[in-house]
Amino acid sequence: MNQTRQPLPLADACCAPLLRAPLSVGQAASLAGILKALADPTRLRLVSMVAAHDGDEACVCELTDPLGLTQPTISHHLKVLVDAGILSRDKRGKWAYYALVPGALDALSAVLSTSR
Amino acid sequence: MNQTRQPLPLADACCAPLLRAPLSVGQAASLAGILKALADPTRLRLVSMVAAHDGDEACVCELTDPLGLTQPTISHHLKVLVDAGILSRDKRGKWAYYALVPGALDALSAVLSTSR
DNA sequence: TGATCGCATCGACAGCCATCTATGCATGAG
DNA sequence: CTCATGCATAGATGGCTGTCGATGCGATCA
Repeated sequence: MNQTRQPLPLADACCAPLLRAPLSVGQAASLAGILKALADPTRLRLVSMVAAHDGDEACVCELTDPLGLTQPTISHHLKVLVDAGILSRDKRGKWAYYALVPGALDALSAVLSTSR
Repeated sequence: MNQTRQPLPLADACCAPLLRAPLSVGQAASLAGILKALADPTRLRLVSMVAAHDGDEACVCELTDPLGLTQPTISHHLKVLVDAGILSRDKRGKWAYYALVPGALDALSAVLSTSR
């Protein structure tokens, strides 16, 4: 739905002094974009299922049944997570394998932490 | 708009093994609720402005002008953040002072971290 | 080549949400 | 008591979003 999204929204929001000084408009928008991608129960479960899966990756067919949603809906959520830079997509043969982008969640965690 | 919200949504989602095992439906819903409260540029800026303010608290009148939104809109966003357990409200005289709930963002940060 | 499978995209629709104006409700000043 | 101030709430509205069924498209298999 939003095709003109920046490839790595976290790049602008990363290391923002969330609790030191007021966020700029751009920083707030970037950070909100990533948080919005995660702020959905289905997408959170998708992330945790991918992360906990053997080999740290999973194809769509393995994610559809446990969530009780249709395949197009799962594909939609996965696309949102990929666009936000949280998951990566690797198509091999007929299957599309999704995996966590290393460091993506850690960067988000660091931004929200008050102790550093 | 949602009056029947749990007082501390993070209590259920906290310490959830986001990256170890698939999230339960309840854990995902709780965590998504907190993330949804933060996943808005205006609310992110509000949080950072409150945290960076002298005394770590601020009243509504000090937050309205810099954001360029009307006072009812700011009050609405602040209510969302209070309901999510991120900010606290303390009414003293005619003014309502908002402050960060200690540890709220740190708990969220810990859930998202992959290193522990 | 034709059939099947895995997945993405499209179009539609209902529900949610951010924002506004208008209004109510305390509190403090005079 | 009366009025002004600071804030919350109510109601309305336009836009966004999660979900679906239908369909398209490449890869594999017979």
